[in-house]
Amino acid sequence: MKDLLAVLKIAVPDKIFIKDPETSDLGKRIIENSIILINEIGFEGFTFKKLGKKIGSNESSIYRYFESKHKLLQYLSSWYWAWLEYQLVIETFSISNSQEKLEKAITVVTRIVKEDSNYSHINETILYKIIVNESSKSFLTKEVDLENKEGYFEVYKRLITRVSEMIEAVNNNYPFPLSLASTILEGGLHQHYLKDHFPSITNCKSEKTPTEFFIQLTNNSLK
Amino acid sequence: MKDLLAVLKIAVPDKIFIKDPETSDLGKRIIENSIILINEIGFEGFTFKKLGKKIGSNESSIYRYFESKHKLLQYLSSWYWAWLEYQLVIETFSISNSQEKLEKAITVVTRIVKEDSNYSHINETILYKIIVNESSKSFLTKEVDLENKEGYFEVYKRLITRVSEMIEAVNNNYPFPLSLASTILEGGLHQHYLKDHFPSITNCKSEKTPTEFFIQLTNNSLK
DNA sequence: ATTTAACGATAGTATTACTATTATATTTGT
DNA sequence: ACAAATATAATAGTAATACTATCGTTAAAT
Repeated sequence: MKDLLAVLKIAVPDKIFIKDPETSDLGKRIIENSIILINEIGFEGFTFKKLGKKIGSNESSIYRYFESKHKLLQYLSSWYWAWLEYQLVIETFSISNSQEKLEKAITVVTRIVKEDSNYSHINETILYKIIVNESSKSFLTKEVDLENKEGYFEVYKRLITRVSEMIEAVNNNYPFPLSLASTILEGGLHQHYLKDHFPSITNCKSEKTPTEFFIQLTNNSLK
Repeated sequence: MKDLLAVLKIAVPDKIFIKDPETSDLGKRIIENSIILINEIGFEGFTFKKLGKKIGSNESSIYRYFESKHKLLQYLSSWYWAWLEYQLVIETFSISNSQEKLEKAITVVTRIVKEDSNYSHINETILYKIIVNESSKSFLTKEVDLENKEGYFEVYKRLITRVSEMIEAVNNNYPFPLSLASTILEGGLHQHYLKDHFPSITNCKSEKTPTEFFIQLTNNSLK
């Protein structure tokens, strides 16, 4: 089932980039290595100049693909959410029991990504770390509303809508399916962040996962 | 009861600043106007040069108070959390019923700040907006662990611990009091952000508040 | 009256976040 | 096979950012 990705392409809204990085070797190297570099030095420290040096290419060449490093982060985020949506769909597809289906969905969106699927130049395990640490910055800007209108966040919104629909399938009288879905998604990332950096304000650790926490929270709210 | 703040001072960890802005007129103008300016142009667009111009002072003078704009944001965040902790304490102090107390606590930490208490140069209503839009950036950096060791986030952690204790008072068998408390706090901010910028992925609007959502979520989880 | 602290003004630096131009290499269409 | 189009590299340049350092003036404290 996973091999579907050999035939499908993760679709990122095309207004995010100037030139589709999937269409050239340089483009792929930009994506592959930006993930590695952002993870190493953080988004604030990351520059196109440093990336150029890392991939033995020129700063100006990277600008042909992305207008700014902010757009590149949005590309990476969208790519990740699309990839996660794909995981969500294939892993829940065959489950007919709606309760079970929802639990699987929560598992998929709140778990750690620890294995790289190896189907492309993108290392999902490292990308996942970037999502935990940096993805909020892709929408917490003065340009959100404009960028939202341009469709930059479509993938993210569709993913949340999907989870929300699974919540409704379990209990269609529940008044906050969208809020619960968005809380599970962002909250999942946040709990993982706390586990790594602020262990004194979370109960999550390696054995007691955010997944457990959010499944319990959801089940109690829907019954 | 609110007048306590005339006598008490909001305490921000002193490693965050070089010189305490509360100790001078210039310092107070820095704080007062940085809040206004960050709200206007966003944290990314904000610079000490622009702030200097706004307050009719010199860039280099601002550097005598804060090492960087990042530290200034951490100061504002800590100040806000301390102020919120104060609100939390006074508004829940006299409630003896633990269930009722917790609901009040959730109300305090997830509601909009729409009135400025006017006791100081700090406009809490505008500061609250900055917290919604920018506060995540104060800890989502490569320096978190170092800064955490230095005590920069003590106020934030104490606030969450307090809410967590109120959760435990209602049900001390609940396995995730800290995670629930941190989810309520960050989730509250996030739902307000969604309401303003991504209404299609939240059920919250002006009449149907994040407070309602989180109270329901909590009650269902603890019973 | 003198030391000390605070502030403003000016200057300077390395880096960032780009844009523009040109030359060269590679791919593609005919 | 050749011309045309496209992609990339190299270089240069710019305005702004994020600071640091120095110095003179003013105001406050001893």
